Amino acid sequence: MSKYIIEDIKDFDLDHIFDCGQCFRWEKQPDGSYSGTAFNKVVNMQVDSGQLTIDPCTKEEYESIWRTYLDMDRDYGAIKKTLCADDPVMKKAADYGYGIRILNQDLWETIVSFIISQNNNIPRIKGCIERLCQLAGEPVADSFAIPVAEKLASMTEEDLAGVRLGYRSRYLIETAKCVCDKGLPENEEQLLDLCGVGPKVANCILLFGMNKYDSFPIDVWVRRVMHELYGIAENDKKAMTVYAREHFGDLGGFAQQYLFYYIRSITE
DNA sequence: TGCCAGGTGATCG
DNA sequence: CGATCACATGGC
Repeated sequence: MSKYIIEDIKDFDLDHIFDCGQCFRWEKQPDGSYSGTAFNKVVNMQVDSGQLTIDPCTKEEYESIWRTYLDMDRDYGAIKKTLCADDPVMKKAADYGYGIRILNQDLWETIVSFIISQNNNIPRIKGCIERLCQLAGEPVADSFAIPVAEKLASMTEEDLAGVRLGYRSRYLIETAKCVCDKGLPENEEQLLDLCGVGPKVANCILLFGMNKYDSFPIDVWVRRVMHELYGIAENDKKAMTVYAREHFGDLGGFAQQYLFYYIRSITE
C-alpha cells in the first residue's frame, strides 16, 4: 500500500480542519494524525514539518479524491486577508483557526450528517453517525461507509432504534425515500423540500456538500458570535444574515467557519 | 434536576 | 407571514 506526500502545504492544520464542526467521521490518533472514512476510502492523514502524508493513497486517488476533498487548489491566505481587513474580530478568529479548510464532502453524506446534527451536540452527532454506519453501511476496509439512500429508505424507525437518533430517525427515512424518488437535491429550494431540512441545515449542506461558499449557516454558536462580538441583537437572525451578506459576501462560508471554531474555543 | 446541543415541523393567530 | 411548542437523547 503506497503513501502519497504533498510538500509545502500552507494554511492547513488537521486539528482545525477536522475539529471545526464540518465533518464527523475523522478520529484523532495518539500520534496526532487523523484517520477517517470518506468517498468509500479509509485513510490516515498526518502533517509533519509542512508535509501532508495520506496513507494509503496513490497519485490517482489523490488527484481524483483528496485534492478536491481538502480544497487544495484554493488560496486561503488570500481569503483570510480579504476577510480580516478592517475586521479585528475576524482577525482573531482566523489567527486562531488559521489552518481551516472547507472540505468538499459527499452530498448524501452531508445531508445525512446535518439532519442528524439538528438540536444535537457534536460528540453525540459523531456517535450517532458511527452507529448508523455500523448498522446499515457497506463495509469499507476496517470501517463502514455512510448507508446509501436505498438502504435507509427500506428501513423502519424500529430498525434504527439502536442508533438513538431520537425523533430524527423519521426525518432520515423520509429524506432517503425522497432522494430515491427524485434524486439528490440540486439547489436550496430542493433541499428545503427534504424532511428535517430547514434553513440552517440547508445552508450547511450547501456549504459543505454543494460548493456554495457564500452560505452562512446560523446556529446557536454563530448567533452567539454575531451577538457578543458583532453587537447584533441576539434574536435577530435576519439582521445576522444581512450583516454576513454585506460584510463577508461571497466568502460568507469561510467567515462562518472561522467564527464558529473561534467562539467555541473561547466559550469553554 | 433542568438546561443545553451546528433546529425543524406542526399549529395557531 | 411570525411566534410558540414538542420533539429523543445524553452530558453536565
